Amino acid sequence: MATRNIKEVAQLARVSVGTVSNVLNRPEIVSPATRERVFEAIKKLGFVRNEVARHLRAGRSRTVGLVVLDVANPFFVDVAQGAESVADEHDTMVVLCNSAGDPGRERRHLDQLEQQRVMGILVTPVEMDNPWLEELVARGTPVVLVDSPATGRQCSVAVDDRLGGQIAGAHLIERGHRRVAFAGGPPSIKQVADRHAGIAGAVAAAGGAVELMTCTAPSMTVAGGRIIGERVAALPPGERPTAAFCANDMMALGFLQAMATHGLRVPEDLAIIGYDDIDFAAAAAVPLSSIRQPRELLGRTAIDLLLEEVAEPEQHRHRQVIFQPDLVVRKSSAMRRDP
Amino acid sequence: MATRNIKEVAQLARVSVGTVSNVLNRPEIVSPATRERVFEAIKKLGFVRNEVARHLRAGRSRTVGLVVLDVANPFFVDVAQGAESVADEHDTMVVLCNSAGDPGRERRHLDQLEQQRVMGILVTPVEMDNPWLEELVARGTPVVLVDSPATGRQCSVAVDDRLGGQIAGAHLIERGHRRVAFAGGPPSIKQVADRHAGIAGAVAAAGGAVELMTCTAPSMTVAGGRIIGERVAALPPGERPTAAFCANDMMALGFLQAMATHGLRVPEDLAIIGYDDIDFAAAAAVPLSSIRQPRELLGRTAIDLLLEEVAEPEQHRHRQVIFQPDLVVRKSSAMRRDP
DNA sequence: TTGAGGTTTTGAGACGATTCAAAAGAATCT
DNA sequence: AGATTCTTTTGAATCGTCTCAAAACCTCAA
Repeated sequence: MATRNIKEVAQLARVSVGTVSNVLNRPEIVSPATRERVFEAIKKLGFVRNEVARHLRAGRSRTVGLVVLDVANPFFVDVAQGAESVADEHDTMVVLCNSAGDPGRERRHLDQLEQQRVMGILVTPVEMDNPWLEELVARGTPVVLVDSPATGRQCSVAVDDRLGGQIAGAHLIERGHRRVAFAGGPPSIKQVADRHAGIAGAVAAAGGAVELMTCTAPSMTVAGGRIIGERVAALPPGERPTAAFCANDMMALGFLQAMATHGLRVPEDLAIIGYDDIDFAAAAAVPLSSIRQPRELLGRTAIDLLLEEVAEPEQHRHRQVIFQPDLVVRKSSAMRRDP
Repeated sequence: MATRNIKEVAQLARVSVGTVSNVLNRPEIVSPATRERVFEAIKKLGFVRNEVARHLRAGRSRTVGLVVLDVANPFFVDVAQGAESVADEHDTMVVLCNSAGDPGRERRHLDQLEQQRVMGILVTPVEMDNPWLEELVARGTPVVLVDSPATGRQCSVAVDDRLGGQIAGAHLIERGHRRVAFAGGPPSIKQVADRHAGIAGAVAAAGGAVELMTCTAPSMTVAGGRIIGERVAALPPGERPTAAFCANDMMALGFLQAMATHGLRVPEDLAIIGYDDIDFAAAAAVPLSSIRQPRELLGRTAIDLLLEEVAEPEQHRHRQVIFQPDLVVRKSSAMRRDP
């Protein structure tokens, strides 16, 4: 592994290391002849800048960490792509980490990123009020919470999940459903809690006419949705909800699969609405209604806030940006039901 | 940003920096009393190891780069998860980069990773015979090609795409199809070329009885599949293929959507088979037949090879691992057709 | 020829952690 | 007490790059 360094380049070009560094960083202050000589030496040796040493010297890196709840969920991939597109413009690298909903993994990733002295971290926290995050921030790593409102000690971007849940609930009730299921993940996850609170609010607003059944799976995945779907399908028709609001589209897809394996028709026997409006929702066996979030925009805004904080740490004021969700009605909940 | 360093810890604990380093790396050689004192100082100061400095000193990092063709394609996410699970066990970090099929982006990512002096790179190359990769390897960064066979200058893991194409073709022909379309991406992509060669072989083996129509989209995405689907749907029924083999499941989903918008039934009017067998394939509007690849295994094997090379660079012999694809038949191609 | 003013180039410190030969300290034995 | 061995601790050197004050070099004018 013959990695050349600046010194070897300097030797070959018969200049000092300082000059090589100048050629690399401020070529305009170096005389053309010298510059040329240095470039030649670089090419001949196959010299590649050592970003690690630069970073050590500079004290800060051009890398941002993004820790998401589930890389297998296209929602987060889209958020990541949004973040990356902005990062690209600021020649900054985004490293994507997957906590997979596990606080242990999340913490290991955060530790690792802090040790790498990344410029900042965007994170979709597994749990609310994570003291680790507070300490991380206190020690000096800027953090932006994604898809989760902050406490004021950092910036955040989020979508109003409560409103989203409410819209979903109102939609189902409006279509005539009177027994509705909520299929969620661990209630310790903020998104789950809020979306549940939203639909609960809509149900309450209906004044006792509507019944809400809350189901919880260990993870917000296709498998999790399938498990809940099985449970719901097993109920006698008279007790079974006529509609389900799933905490995300992955779960909705699993739920839909469970309906299919039990011979229940969607939306005739049971309507489904998901959350996130990932691209696959529209392509599902029964096209899924969903609550749409501005996915890329979340990522873009998050990194914007981070870059802003990094650029001017002094006069930076933490902000909480909140977007509004939209209802997208497709076949899975399109039918009107006579109670 | 008050980041503490080892010196401050040493001062507070009244020991030398060497001792602090020992406490961190070989605690057993430090006397319990001193060790305790140092730990206390670390906690009190909120000291966090600077991985950048460690790395500079050590000369090698504990990070592996993974450059994939398309993060939005769950196939690559699964490959990444496979790689990460192995990396985790070797406390190594995987940074995921997306070339999005763009050679420029790919090169920028490779440059960046080389500058970071990563331990090695796993890459699904955009183009075959990339001279950049050769140089990268020559300069000393170990590279493992993923989903693309190597020339011998590096390791590789791949699935026999030609065989996969052949299996898909044979399956469609066996079901009675005589006019078959191939929906692919840029033929410069190895996977596309091989899968096409595979089905072309199957068609040739049928001895002139079967006709193959080859369509190419600019990208192997849902949108790409949709475009080709539109084109196919627009053909008069007599000329229209009765089956399509899509170069991956994303394209197959797009193709399927196009059929739906044109009122063509799948599989009655047109059968579809995809490639990769991503989880969403089974959940599609019409469950998709597909050629399954061992996704996680690809990732796991790739990083195994890399770690092996890094551990023993001297006696390492490059290897090309090739897996076999499987046919998974679902509704989208299940029907038998009378020619 | 000397000096002023401008342009290039130089090279000695950082940056933070690790290593390792050598020094210091403790413990054991004669 | 002195010699010997074993255990701890020390601190200077190192990794590769950047910065910046100082040195070196030019050009032009007096």
